[in-house]
Amino acid sequence: MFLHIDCNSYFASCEIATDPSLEGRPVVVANVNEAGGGIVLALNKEAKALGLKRGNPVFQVKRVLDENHVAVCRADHKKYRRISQQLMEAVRSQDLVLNFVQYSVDEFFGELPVDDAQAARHYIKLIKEHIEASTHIPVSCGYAPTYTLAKVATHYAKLYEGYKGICVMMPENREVALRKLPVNEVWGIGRQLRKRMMLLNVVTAWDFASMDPNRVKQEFNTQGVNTYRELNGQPCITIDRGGLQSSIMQSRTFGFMIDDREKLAAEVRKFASDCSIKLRAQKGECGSVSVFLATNRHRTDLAQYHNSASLKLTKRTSDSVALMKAAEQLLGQVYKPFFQYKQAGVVLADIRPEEGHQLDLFTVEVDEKRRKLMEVADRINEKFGSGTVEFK
DNA sequence: TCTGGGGTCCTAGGACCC
DNA sequence: TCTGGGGTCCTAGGACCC
Repeated sequence: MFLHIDCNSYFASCEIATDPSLEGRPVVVANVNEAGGGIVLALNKEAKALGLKRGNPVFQVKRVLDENHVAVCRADHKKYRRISQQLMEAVRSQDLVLNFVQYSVDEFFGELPVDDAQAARHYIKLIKEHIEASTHIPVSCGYAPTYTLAKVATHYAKLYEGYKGICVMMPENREVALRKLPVNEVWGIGRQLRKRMMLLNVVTAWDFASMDPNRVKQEFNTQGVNTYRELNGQPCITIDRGGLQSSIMQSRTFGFMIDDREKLAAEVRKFASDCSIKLRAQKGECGSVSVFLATNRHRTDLAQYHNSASLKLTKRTSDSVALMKAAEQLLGQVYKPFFQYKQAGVVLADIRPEEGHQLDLFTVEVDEKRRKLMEVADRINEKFGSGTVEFK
């Protein structure tokens, strides 16, 4: 049996946890850029009650926000990562959950050493209370025979007030739970699969779970088949968060439009620099760099263009300056004058753990000096705030 | 005026090899 | 006219997630 822990309205809960004066008020969290644009990323239940939705562009709902004195918080992703770290530690310190892993900034999976519902409910209640006492973040918990079913259970934990945030789904409750669940609410079934399901007359999660297995293999790919098996109580999804990330990205939608190559180059260099800081923080080196550019797709009156280019490095690195140079060179490949650019980004990929290079003496010495330089810069930025030392 | 920013995994198809 | 049969590796792009 697997435990799933999901934080409620996570970003909004983090803002309330760090500023108690927000308690009881409608709160939304939005990514706001310098032009005041942005979209709603998270809302507490008071904000949801006003009809606001995740994904609403802020400018479109400005009136509702103003008239109801909604607190609009600017997203602070560093804070959210820090709090999720605290939550992890809180759970680990309690020593009740086995194989505890983080799935996303606000979701976790684990196992409990019990198989009867009563005991499970008891332990989960302890865990939930401990999390809420130590982080002030409310959570919902699901317990079921697979990860996918545990997420279904969490869905019901949130749906029914009476469950008080905890839903234990034993194998005998599975059918009832899946019969009431629209198939597109299942983890792994998105818009495209939903369309396919409709053609097959599959409406509920139970319709899917009770399909003929051979038919499922014909109709769906590996991931679809895995979801089908998980819904039938056969665990086959693993969450491998042991190693390094396989890619690191930094991108931005500008509040304005840029057509000037030099301004874009400055942005792209900054992205590359920020990516390399993240890369060194996880003691990795990357083997490829990509840069992408796009115009504003919402402006149908303007000429559209988007493109990307990537470069395979001859030697893996995490050196800010080398990666900034590579990114700038790639920008030269994708940049076309006269377009109004709205978005740009840098992706580092092919990431491996850093290791000593077996090269000639001279190169080793230069590498070592560079490595120390990066290390010092990272330490200074950690101590005095990011951006204290920058590479240009 | 203003429309996010990250990630993962899988597949199809091309290049290349024998 | 007709034009092997396998492999492997790589990459771009799709689909999905939060």
